[in-house]
Amino acid sequence: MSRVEPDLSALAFSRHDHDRCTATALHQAEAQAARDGLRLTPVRRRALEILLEAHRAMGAYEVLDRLAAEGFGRQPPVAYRALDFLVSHGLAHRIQRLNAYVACLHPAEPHAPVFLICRACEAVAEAPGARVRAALEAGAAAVGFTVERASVEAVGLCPTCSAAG
Amino acid sequence: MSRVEPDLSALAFSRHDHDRCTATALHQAEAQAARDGLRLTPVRRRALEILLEAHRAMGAYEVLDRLAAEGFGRQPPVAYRALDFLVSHGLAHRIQRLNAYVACLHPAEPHAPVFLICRACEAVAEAPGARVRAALEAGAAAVGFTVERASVEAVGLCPTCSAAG
DNA sequence: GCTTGACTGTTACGATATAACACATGATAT
DNA sequence: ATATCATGTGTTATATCGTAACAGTCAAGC
Repeated sequence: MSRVEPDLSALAFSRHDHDRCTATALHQAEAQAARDGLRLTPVRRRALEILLEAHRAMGAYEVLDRLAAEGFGRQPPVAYRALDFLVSHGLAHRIQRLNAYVACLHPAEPHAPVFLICRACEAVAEAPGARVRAALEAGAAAVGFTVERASVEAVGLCPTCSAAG
Repeated sequence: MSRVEPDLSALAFSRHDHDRCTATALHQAEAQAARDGLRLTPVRRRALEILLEAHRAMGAYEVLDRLAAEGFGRQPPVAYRALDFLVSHGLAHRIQRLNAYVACLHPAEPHAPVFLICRACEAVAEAPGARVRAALEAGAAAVGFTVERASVEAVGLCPTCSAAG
């Protein structure tokens, strides 16, 4: 059994080299684009960078403001299209609960995202979801339902905020 | 170990006596209201009935239209407040993915809802979620995260639509 | 009867998202 | 080389979803 789902789960909750994880994710995105013939155009790339730098979930309009400030279009579709592109290619994820988007920190790995959302500091971490998925699919299969996509989102307290009281 | 989570999961996907399951759920809601001192007022009760009769996820504005047609207020807060009441007391659930609400068919049972959403017929079923929750909490605990609330929503094909091709 | 608190209704607005169309650009076919 | 086409970017306009703030109602308890 290969290590398909490395434990990067606590990343958003722990101290780490921000610039480095951003650079790595961007590098992986570029590699994937080159490999799959995706067009990581300026807006799309910049949108991904914005999400990576923020390192948290951002609303579409928030991303749009940043893009507009840098000379890109200032109308909603500009942001929504870039974000949709990123999401549809696994470079970012949509957090349903927050109507927001987060960059994926390990797009190269196949993974079934499970999100842990801290209600205090708003950090969003991606936890290993293989087991949750397995349980979900088993339950669905039992009633004849075929799962195509799933979103698993938990709201609670991250270690830091939990310790802070 | 008592049977805390009976298999009502396939209910929305299978033929059954609609009127009867609606009446049962409504009866349970009333019992709960009486027991806990909740005020199941006319708007709230009617909103619940509307969701029960529809037996699918409905948007707040859709519920509002029905309420307004029956003489209740026609402004958004009317529907949102009734729905918030139902959700906060476990009589209905919010489906994040659809920005919509479904009546809970077994409010009396303690349960951790897992939703199966058919992309073809839009039916929404509540599946047993105990195992999924256990896996989710275990994964979260491993990184020091405390889960308070979670939403698990799967999009796919229900048995009927799956069979239909 | 008066106060109080919960509920319902309103107006007004904010936040999120998409449809539809114009234009640019680069690849492909002629 | 140029016509065609697909893809992407930008726009305007509008749809959809959700909430803040305040006025009126009404029943419970003093």
